Amino acid sequence: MENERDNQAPKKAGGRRPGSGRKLGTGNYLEPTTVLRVPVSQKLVLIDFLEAYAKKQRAQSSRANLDGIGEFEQLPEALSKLDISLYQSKVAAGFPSPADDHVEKRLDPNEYLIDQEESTFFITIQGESMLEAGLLPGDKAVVDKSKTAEVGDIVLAMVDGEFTIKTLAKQKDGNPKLLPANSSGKYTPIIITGEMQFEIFGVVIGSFRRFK
Amino acid sequence: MENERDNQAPKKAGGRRPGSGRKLGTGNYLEPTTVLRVPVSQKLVLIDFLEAYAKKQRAQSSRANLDGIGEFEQLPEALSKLDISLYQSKVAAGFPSPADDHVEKRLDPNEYLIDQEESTFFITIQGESMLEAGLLPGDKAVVDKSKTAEVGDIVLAMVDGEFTIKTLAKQKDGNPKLLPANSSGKYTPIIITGEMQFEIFGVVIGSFRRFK
DNA sequence: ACATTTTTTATTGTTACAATAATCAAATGG
DNA sequence: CCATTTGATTATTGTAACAATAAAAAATGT
Repeated sequence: MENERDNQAPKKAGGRRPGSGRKLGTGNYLEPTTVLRVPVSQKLVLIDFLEAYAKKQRAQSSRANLDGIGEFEQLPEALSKLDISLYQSKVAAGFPSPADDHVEKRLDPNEYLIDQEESTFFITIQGESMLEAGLLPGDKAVVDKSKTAEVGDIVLAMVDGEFTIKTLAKQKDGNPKLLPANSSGKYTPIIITGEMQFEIFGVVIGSFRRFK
Repeated sequence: MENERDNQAPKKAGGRRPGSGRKLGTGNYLEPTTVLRVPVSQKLVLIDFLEAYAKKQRAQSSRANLDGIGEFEQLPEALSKLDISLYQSKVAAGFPSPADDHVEKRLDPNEYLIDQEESTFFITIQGESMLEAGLLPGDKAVVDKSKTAEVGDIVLAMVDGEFTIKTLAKQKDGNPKLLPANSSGKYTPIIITGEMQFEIFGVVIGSFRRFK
């Protein structure tokens, strides 16, 4: 091994490599790390937060490196399946980033709100008649035409040519009535009689809104 | 070493003490800990969180004030696309039949509710403190961590280790306060003082729920 | 009986380490 | 001469280990 020059050149690459080696700031966070002692119950919470933080850092840096470069990224599939991980935490123990027990479910608002896409549509709430059911003006009500309405359901009904959203109830005589959810007295129940045109168009199975 | 009785008693206290020693769960968090590697820039943030967590654990009994928070739900990956008819006519007053030539928009709840996936997660509302803002128990609040909170926004904040959802307001002295949206008097504003640990984690930009 | 000392064990911040990953230089091969 | 492979080198990263401290109970002293 000592006389490396007596015969043919070595078959293997060798020698010093000054200046080589992994570069600083090439880790997950693009910055140095340190260790921290944490309660075990919060470890996964914190890991989740750190993952989100790392993702954000990397996204920012890649955006910064983007200038001048054309994109060549390719979207996987046009209509991708919704796959939102949902981390459930029990109580208020948690972090900005979720995941307490790391009991992991997947929640997709679309899936959560919609059972059958083909029979579902949305309606923007206008009045305050269902205020106490949590339907405020501007809310989008999710209406499913395929659902069978039962007493107590919030339904989209047409009464004498007018659409309304109310809670379905029954009169003593068996005819339906439509109840507002507003105790102010400004809205009165709609009593359906035989002469009235009445049709239930669908059941309000959910709602959503934007605050900001 | 077995015959501890053979000669004179030792001058110093000695001998085995079975059952002695510090008890388990007597640390800051009342639970075991582990080490975690974190980016240095987040160390103080995490320490702040851990202090609040420890404080909360130690004061385990007192406040059941965490009304407003249920579980965290996060949505990391790709969101599904959806296009469903939105009838934006008025519901309470004369609504065109869905079979009509209705004005119709295509609306995707996911797109409507979420601006930035990577900074958004969901929380299940628990108390009734935000009832009059239309947030009922069981509703999913859409929280965006990347939004800057302004006075009047509904925010997810941590106060002394407890998460809460309230409306952000300001005191005369400039310090923040958190207002419930419930006039019943059961919920009182949270006045933030200098000694309190306070952090805003995100802005509630929307909500959604299922009725059925 | 009460206070003090001793022993024991958990906590806790930090350091150390080993396995991995990233990166460049040299070697190799066409 | 250029592209690819190999090897060396250094950062990253999860975990183990350590030492100093804290807490709790037994043993001892007064």
